[in-house]
Amino acid sequence: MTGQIPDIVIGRLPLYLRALSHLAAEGGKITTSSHELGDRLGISSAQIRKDLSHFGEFGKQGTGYHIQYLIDQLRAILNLNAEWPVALVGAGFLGHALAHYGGFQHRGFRIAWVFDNDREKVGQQMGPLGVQHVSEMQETIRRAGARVAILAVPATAAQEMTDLLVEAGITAILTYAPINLSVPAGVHVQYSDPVVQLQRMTYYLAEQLSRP
Amino acid sequence: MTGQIPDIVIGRLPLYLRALSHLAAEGGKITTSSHELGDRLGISSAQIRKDLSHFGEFGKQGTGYHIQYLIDQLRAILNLNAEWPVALVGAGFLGHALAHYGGFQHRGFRIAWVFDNDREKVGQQMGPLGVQHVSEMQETIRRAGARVAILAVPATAAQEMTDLLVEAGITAILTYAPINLSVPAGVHVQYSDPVVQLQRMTYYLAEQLSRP
DNA sequence: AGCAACCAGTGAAATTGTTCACATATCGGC
DNA sequence: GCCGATATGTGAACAATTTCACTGGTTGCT
Repeated sequence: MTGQIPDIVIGRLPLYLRALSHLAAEGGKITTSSHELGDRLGISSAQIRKDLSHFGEFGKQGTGYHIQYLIDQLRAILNLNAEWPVALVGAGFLGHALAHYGGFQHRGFRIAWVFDNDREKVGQQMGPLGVQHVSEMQETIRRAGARVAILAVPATAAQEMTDLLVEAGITAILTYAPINLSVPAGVHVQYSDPVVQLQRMTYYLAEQLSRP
Repeated sequence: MTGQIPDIVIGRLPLYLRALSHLAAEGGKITTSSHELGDRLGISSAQIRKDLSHFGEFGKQGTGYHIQYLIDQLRAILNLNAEWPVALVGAGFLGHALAHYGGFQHRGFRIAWVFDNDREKVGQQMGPLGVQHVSEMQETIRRAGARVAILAVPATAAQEMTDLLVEAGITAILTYAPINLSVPAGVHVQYSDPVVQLQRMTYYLAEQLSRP
């Protein structure tokens, strides 16, 4: 049951959680099944059952899964019961988009600080937050004991900012910079490069290309 | 050599391409090795060699890979020699960030149109582009024969926009909406939900949570 | 020319991940 | 209370992916 759980399984749990939250929001139903969930996600029901079985027995034969109960369990597994304060690095267009994004709330995160190295931007208001200078970043992170950061800076600054973040105690980084970060063991990185994602699809778009 | 190439292999090619481009930009070297590439990417050298072997023999024993040649080959494999015009749907903060992002150039894409359903935003200038109303979207896409789109709209509008895009001929969608899209077979979707990505890391952040 | 250091490509082996299919439990209707 | 429909959890079978380890070609040095 427990043991060493594969990363790939962990990676699917947030998708299950998201689908369950939608089900809950739709109302109407109290329970769901691995089948229904699988249909929504394009994943086999067997896989969902097997994934969940790594963590315990959450369902009931004949009935399925109690939606709210499973949500609570997944949130506990993923350590989402408290709200993680997130340090956002970079106050450009992308930083703005992230700072104004309402989707963090109720899903375990809150942008707590925004840093930028441009003194022009310091003090600027971004949603509810004021932009701070990166020189204050490490001290702020250390004081708060923050663990999670989002990198929204140009590729040229990404590794340097990463080093500062890690040094200050950050152990989970979501980066939008189109570059591979080098981090010590124990620090987790998730990459989001829109171009890489687009390029993953063009292979399959063999036929006609385009007209200008 | 050829045959049916696994998606997971295709998914890594853009990473190889990106790393090679960085190597090329750094100058200094004409060739590289599977080992060097692997070190940079945190991937084993054997995997890189095996992945590339699906498409041909691009290296030379004792020497490694000619950087520019391999870049050219990968760009050809991924159909990146022409520039794909991309339809951006959603002119909010995220739409702005994408429209102003310089990273598409030289990597195979160009934001060619921006659509929004808010008449207030129509005509607004976003970088080099004017925002068009979604009512013009299908016609514009059809006329241009566009295949690629980026969805930067709220979750509530995502499925509806997807249906319009697919109907108009789009077959590759990168979406930032925190929702699973349902699309017909043959249409490719890449998902980017920052919250899901953060949640994939918090599992490993067991210890202390945070201070407000 | 000979040798040592490199390094790609690749079957085979090992590992990891997914699906199958079944035993077993629950529920609603009658 | 019984039956059929529904649905979980899970070993076992299967499939996919990664790594190993080796062959043989290349380079640069002496």
